Amino acid sequence: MEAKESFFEMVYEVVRQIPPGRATSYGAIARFLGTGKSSRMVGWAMNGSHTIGAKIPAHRVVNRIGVLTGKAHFGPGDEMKNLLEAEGIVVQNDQIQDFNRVFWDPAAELRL
DNA sequence: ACTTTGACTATAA
DNA sequence: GTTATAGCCAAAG
Repeated sequence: MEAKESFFEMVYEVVRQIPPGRATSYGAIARFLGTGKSSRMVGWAMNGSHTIGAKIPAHRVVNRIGVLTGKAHFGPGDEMKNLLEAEGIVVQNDQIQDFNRVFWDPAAELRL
């Protein structure tokens, strides 16, 4: 059906598949998409996530160490942290604790 | 078409 | 643990 649309939409789709209580990293998504090193593009796609009008759980996407790098893009407050904690993820000092435990690898648990 | 950017990652010191 | 630097790639200006 859909031929590959923009790189953005691929990211959106993967992020949308992230189950609650889990989180993944930009690099993991990038590698899953085959881009591998374009981890920055994943974040960039997220930046456009609000432009498409779709609900993207971008709060479940953090950097490789579990730090809420993009929390500033969610809102003036710590909305990202709030959302993660609401899903049972322990966040402290804008960083996910036990990130290894909540880490969700699309290439390992999600298979297309 | 060129330049700048950016919610990253890896390696080195 | 940190800071610094390089690589990386696609979209926006």
